[in-house]
Formats: sequence, structure tokens, C-alpha cells
Amino acid sequence: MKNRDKALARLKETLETNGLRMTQQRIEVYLAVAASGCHPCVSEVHEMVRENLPTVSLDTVYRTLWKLSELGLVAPVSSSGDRVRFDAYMRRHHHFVCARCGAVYDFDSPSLDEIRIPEEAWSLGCVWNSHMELRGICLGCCNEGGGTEEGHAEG
Amino acid sequence: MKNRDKALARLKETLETNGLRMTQQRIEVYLAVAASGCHPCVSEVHEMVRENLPTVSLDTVYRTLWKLSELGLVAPVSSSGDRVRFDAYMRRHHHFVCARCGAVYDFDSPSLDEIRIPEEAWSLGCVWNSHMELRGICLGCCNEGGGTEEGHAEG
DNA sequence: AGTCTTGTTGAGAATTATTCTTAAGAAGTA
DNA sequence: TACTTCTTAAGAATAATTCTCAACAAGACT
Repeated sequence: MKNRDKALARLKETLETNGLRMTQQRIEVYLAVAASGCHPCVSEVHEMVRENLPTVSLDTVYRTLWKLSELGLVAPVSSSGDRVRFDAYMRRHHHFVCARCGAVYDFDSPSLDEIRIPEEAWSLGCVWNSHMELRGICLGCCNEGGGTEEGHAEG
Repeated sequence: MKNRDKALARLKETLETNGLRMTQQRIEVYLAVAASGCHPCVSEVHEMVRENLPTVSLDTVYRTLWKLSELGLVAPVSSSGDRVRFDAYMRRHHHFVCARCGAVYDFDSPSLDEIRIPEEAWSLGCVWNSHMELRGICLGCCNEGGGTEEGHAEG
């Protein structure tokens, strides 16, 4: 099953289960984020979606992304100082956030993937998924102008 | 040593190390976030700081928070659909984010605290700290109106 | 296939959040 | 004390996001 088909099936199932409608706009927005190799911001998603749906409004993209987020189909990505960006988490991965430029890097880690959700968390609500968030200075910024000296111990 | 003194010492050291000045505004902003039991947004920090520095401008709070973030003294917190919020990570903890209301809950987990930063991450840059991010629906939202049915597997 | 219900959208407008500009203030050094 | 220059505040501007409401359309039912 191709990723696109998998994504569509997931979208359909989730919308149905929640009594929501499957619209072309929702399809295109979701596919845009799911197919994206990075973390697109709203206007980037808007541009992508407009290729197939030229009349789609920016507000629709906002509304759709937040609705997909509520449904767990996409999630806003931690970044530093940048407008909100989204990730469809089509595959398990973790994030490294640069404190300086705000870039968010994906990385894989089989060892981190093995970690169970601890009991303590379940008292807070229904947990859908987890990933590890790292924070520091990316290589680009390190090489650029002397990395910022970290003033914060293990967080 | 009290938390306040520890925070001040950390601020001072980090600013010095980076050739930056220690200003009253920076002190108050940092102490406000460090003393906060939750994750204050910019305007909340502004209100707190104004108690001791009534003329501080909102722009200064924004600038100071982003500068502190670059320095690793505070970090923006993942949230869903809310304006940006900050955490000083004075103590190691992890986050549970509600996909519905956007609330971010802290939780402690000794087992998660033990996790080492994997090798894969170090190729991306200099890692300062890590925490686990969980995503789901909080108890408040579950009890409120039938939790959103999750359409997304383990992320 | 047609009708109906109502969720969803788009265009235009409005609001909110954030950043810019620039002169003055102030932290820190000599 | 004088000097350098980083940092700030006030006012303005910009960018990001959300609202309003009539029209459209997804999906259920007949």
C-alpha cells in the first residue's frame, strides 16, 4: 500500500469515526503535510494545496490543519521563533530543535522508539503518541558564528 | 541555595560567557519564567515583570524571551493552537500536550530521565537537553465531550 | 436519482500577535 | 569619571491568524 493510500485511508477512517466530512480540501491539506519531507508552515501548505485546488483559502488551510491536529492526524512542531509548522508523523521519528535558528531536524533512533510511555503520564489523559525532543545548536549555526555557550544544564 | 539565587547565577554566567549584559529587564523576565508553575505566554510574562518594572515594554519581553531561548535559558513549549509559551526547565520534566485544548502538562518520570541522548542525534549538532513529548487528549477534554477518536497510531 | 440536512468553505474584513525604527538610557570597562 | 556600545521604550508597522455569513457540497435518506 502506498503512503498516499495509507494516508487517505487513515484520514477517511478518522473523519468517519468522528462524524466529520471528507472534503477535497481536507484531503489535499492532509496529503500535502503527509508528503512533505520537512515541516511545512501554513502558507507553505497553502501553496502546495493550491496546485490542485486553486481557490482554496488561507483560512481554510488554517482551520483544516487545526482540525487535523485535534484529530491526531498532524501535530504542530516545536520550533524556536518561527511561525507554526506541522508534521504528519507518518513514520516514527524524533526531533532536534535548534535554539538559534529555530530549525527542527528529524532523526531516527531505534533505541528511543523502544521506550514505553510511563505510568505517570496516563493519569494526565489518553496518550496517543510520543517522541523525544532535543534542544541545542545545530551544525549550521555552530559553524556559522561560534555556538552559543549553553547556560542550561540537562533540562 | 534558593531557586531564585540559582537562576540568577545561571543567568549571570550565561550572559557573561556570551558577552551580553545583565539588565534588570533580563533578570525580571528570566525570574518570572523560572518562578512560574506553568508555561506563561508573552503577555503573562509581561504582566509579571511589570510588577517590579512598570515601564517595561511588551517588545522588550518578546526580545528578551527569544534571546534567553537562544541562550538555552528558556525554551518555547510545544502547544496546540495557542500563542507561544515558555518554560525555564529549572527541573527535569516531560510534557503531555492536549491536541484538543492545547494545554501542556508537566510530568515527572525517573525512567524517562535516565534515557541517554542517542548517537544519531549528535550528528545534528550540539545537544543541550532533552525531554519526552507526549500527545493525546487530556482528562479535562475527555470528560467534557467524548474524547476525539484517535486516528493516528504510535507516532 | 432527487431531496434534505448541516457541516464546511471562501471572500472580505477584522483581530491578534509580533516585530521594526530610532533616539535615549544604561551596563560594564578603562 | 568618561567612553563605548549594547539594550531599551514608545510609537508605529507588519505579519499571522481568526471572524462573519452566505453559498456550497458531503453524505444520508427516500
